[in-house]
This record gives sequence, structure tokens and C-alpha cells, in this order.
Amino acid sequence: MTAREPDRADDAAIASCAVAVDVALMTVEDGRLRVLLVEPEAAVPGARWALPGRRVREDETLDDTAHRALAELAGVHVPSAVLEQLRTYGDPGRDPRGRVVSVAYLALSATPVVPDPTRTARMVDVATLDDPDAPEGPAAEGLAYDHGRIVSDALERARARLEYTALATAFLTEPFTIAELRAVYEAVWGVSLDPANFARKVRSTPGFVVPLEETAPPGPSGGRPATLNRRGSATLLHPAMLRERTARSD
Amino acid sequence: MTAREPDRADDAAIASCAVAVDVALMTVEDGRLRVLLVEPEAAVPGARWALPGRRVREDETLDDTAHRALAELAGVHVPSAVLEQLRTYGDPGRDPRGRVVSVAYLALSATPVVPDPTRTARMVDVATLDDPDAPEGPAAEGLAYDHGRIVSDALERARARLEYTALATAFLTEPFTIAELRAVYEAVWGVSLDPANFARKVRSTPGFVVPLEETAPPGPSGGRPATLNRRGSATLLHPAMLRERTARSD
DNA sequence: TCAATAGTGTCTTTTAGACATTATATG
DNA sequence: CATATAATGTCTAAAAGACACTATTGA
Repeated sequence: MTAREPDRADDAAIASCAVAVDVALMTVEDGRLRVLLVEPEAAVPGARWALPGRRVREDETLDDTAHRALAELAGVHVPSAVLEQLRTYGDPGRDPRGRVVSVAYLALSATPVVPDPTRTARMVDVATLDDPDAPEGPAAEGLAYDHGRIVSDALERARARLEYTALATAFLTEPFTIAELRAVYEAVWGVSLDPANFARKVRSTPGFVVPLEETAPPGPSGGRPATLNRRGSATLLHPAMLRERTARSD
Repeated sequence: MTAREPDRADDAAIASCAVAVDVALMTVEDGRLRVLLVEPEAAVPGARWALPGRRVREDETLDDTAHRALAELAGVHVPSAVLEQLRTYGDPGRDPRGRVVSVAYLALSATPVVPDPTRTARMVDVATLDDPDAPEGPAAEGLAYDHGRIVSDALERARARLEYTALATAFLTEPFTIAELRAVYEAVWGVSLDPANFARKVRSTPGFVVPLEETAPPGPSGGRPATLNRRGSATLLHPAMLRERTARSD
């Protein structure tokens, strides 16, 4: 199977590009969606916050590069994180230092993700990234390269994935309650959902969650103990957990 | 904004990769889904059929490379084709001649796509690619590189896109009938749909299609003339055109 | 006339969402 | 006891799907 194939005979005209992987690692903590960002180096004037990214090594898969970027730049090791390729950004000029084609990943991890304190990385509230009144930090300065666009695309991808897949459980550690799962949906979608209808829908979707015998103790303000659950075997949800969408006319 | 940024300081360890774009151009003709494939060169022993692909040039966007691959390898010019990035394939060893990171595109074009007869490209029935009894051609030999996987992914993406977006109309030239639109869904999904319910659903989805005053003459076997339509302004469909899915238990 | 295709009407089932009710905890 | 949260029940509206029926053509 070392056959040579057609359609690759145009090598001479083209220089190789640098290939990088950038990762948007997201978590839900305290009901807020957060993304991992790397602080700019103080020694570099004009540098801005960026997603952790690394160039691809010779004998490394793209997934491996994503994990290495998280480990080397943030000290974060999330082998269990759900990695999903987002898309590839390759416009000439997106990196001022030359042509860099970047494969962006969306990574979802169960809370909490604690960046290595010796590294200059932080989990940043996604909602505040669009805050025009931010006094300082990534929201005020904007993100490096086209990483603002990548974060937007990652957010939209995550929102869509919650509808049709069981990906929301990737934000949670087992066991979890239905209320915790609902908090994930509310944080990612930025809406509030009816607890009763949400719970019924989750439980009526085959393979989404599996109820356990145990219950979780109620919070300090009381309330009935909640049934604990683990992830079900389903990857795709049927029926889907659809967001409200405003219909449009023509 | 020519600021230098953090997290790109690991250049020394990494060789640049070759970056290519491969395109899965799909059409629906005669009720069958087809994909554009390039014939192997007879002079190269063991070469197999492949998707049209080109390496990315220095000052070219990835989308431009996709269009160039179609033009140079198949003589196909489809500026109106809907181009959508599929995903990026970058495993070491996917190309026997060295590390090539390939950005795959899904392209949908209105029928018919006629490859330049001086080029060795053909529209191949996607369904027959999995036929184990094929005497010769791409189905018998398999596709080059990981292009079989790319075609599978492209097919699944197209199927999913028909549910939630108005992409099906990209397979049709305006004006078109509801029956022609239904034929697209049936070809891509590989199912048969109830004409009455399908038509009602399409017309009740705001912005999907816009009915015209004109009608199309019936076929040779007669029948009531069908109302002609053009594409509506909607990109996302609400409600969606959901496929039947077999529920799964846990 | 019949056959074929387009389009409408009707009925049933399923699902979503609003919201009341019951269950079980804390203070 | 009141209050908070979990879980269930009930009602309505929307949508999907099965399928009968009408409309308009060709043969």
C-alpha cells in the first residue's frame, strides 16, 4: 500500500505552511461558561491573551498536539476531556509573522480545571469577553490573532452540540443531579429553563442519563434530595433538546 | 496590530507540514448522490481514485485552494457551489510520501457538473462506492489515502445539514419544484418520503422556499403542473426537517 | 375515460411548554 | 410551622405522520 497516487504533482510551486493546533478548553463553574486563555508575555510589547496553541510535531497526531498545548502552556492535563475538532483557520495574514494554518479544537472538561500556578493561564468567563467596558484583561484588549473568532465559533459549536448530543454530561463529574445538568444547559445557552420540563425531557431521552439509587443531600436552604445519575450510553439524543428559536418570515 | 504574541515560541522542534485541500464535490443527478473523483494516472502503478486535492499556495485562502483543485484537476468551475469546511485530517502516515495535513471540504453543486473531458475526472455514484462486488473502478479498488473516510464524513455531514439548514436547495438550479427538492432529500438520506407531508412541511418552514407564479409542465406520464419555487432567505430551518431515527435504550 | 402527479384536509400520536400538585429536605 | 428544591401530573398547542380527497395534466 505504498502506492503513489495522482493529484499531488504540484509541490514545486508551494512552500510548506506552519501547522498549529489551538484549543478552546471550556468548563462550567458556578453556572458560568469559562474558556482557558494564556496570558501575554510581559516581555513582548503589544502581546494579547490567546488560546493555548502549539505547532504540530513531525510524528504527532493533531489530537496529541492539542493535549500537548494544554499541558505545556497551562499545565492542564485532561486526558478525559472531550476533544472535538472545530475547524481550520488558514487565511494568509491571520498571523503577522507568516503563514500559519491553525487547526482549532473544542475541548470540554468537567469542573474544575485548575491551571498550573507556575503557568500564566486562567479560566476566563466567556460572557465577559464581549464586555466593552472591561477595564483590563482579555476582554479589554481583545484576543490575539483570530482567536476571538475561534472562541465565538467554539461557543456556537458547543451550543449546537448540547441540542443533538449528550455532550453536556462532559461538563460534569459523575455522579450528577438533573439540576446540575440543567445548570450546564443554562450556562452554555444563556437562558433559564423550566426545571420540571427539563427533567422530564432528560429522563425520557433514552440513554442520556442513568438514574442511580443514591441521592444527593440538599443544599443549605433545604429541599428534597435529588436523584444522582451517571452518563448513559447515548451519543446522539433522540428526541433532541431543542433550543427556542425565533422563527423568521421571508 | 503587528504585535507579537505568546505561545508560538516552540518553532525549533518542528518541521513545517505540507498543507493540502481535498474537496468532496457532491451533486444529485437522476435521483442519485454523486461525488467527483479523479482517475488514477495509468503511469503510476497501484494508484487509486482520489478526491481532487491541491497543496495550499503561499497567498491563497483555503477556500481558494478548494476552487483551484476543482478547476485544475477536473476542469470544474463552480463559483456558485456551496463550500463548507468538513474537517482536517492530519494523522502521520495518512500519506505514504510524508506528512501532509489535509483540510477537507464539502462542496455542493446544482446538477449537472460536467468534468472537462480532457481531464480524467468523473462523477461517481456514492452508493456504489461501498459495493463489494464492483468489478473495477473506485468501488473495487478503494480510494487513495484516507479519502474513503473523507467521503463517508462528507456524506454524513451532508445528511445532517439537510435536517437543520436549507442546504438542500444548493443541489438545485432555480426555479425548482417541491418534488425536485424531495428527490434531493431522498437521494441524500436514502429513504422515501411522503410527498404530501413533505410539501406541507417545506412550505410551512419560513424562508425555505419562495413559491413563484409559474408552474412546471408535468412529465410524460401526466399529472398536475407543479408550482415552481426559488430559494428563500433562511439558512437555518425552523422547524427542522428531521430524519426518522431509531430510538435506542440504555 | 384512466393513470399520474400536485396539492389540501383530517385524524392520531408525539412532543414542548405552562403551571399546579405532591414529596422531602432545612431552619 | 414556612420555605426551598425535586419530582410528578395535567392541560394546551404545535408538529409529525398516515392517509383520504381534490385538482390538473397526458394518453
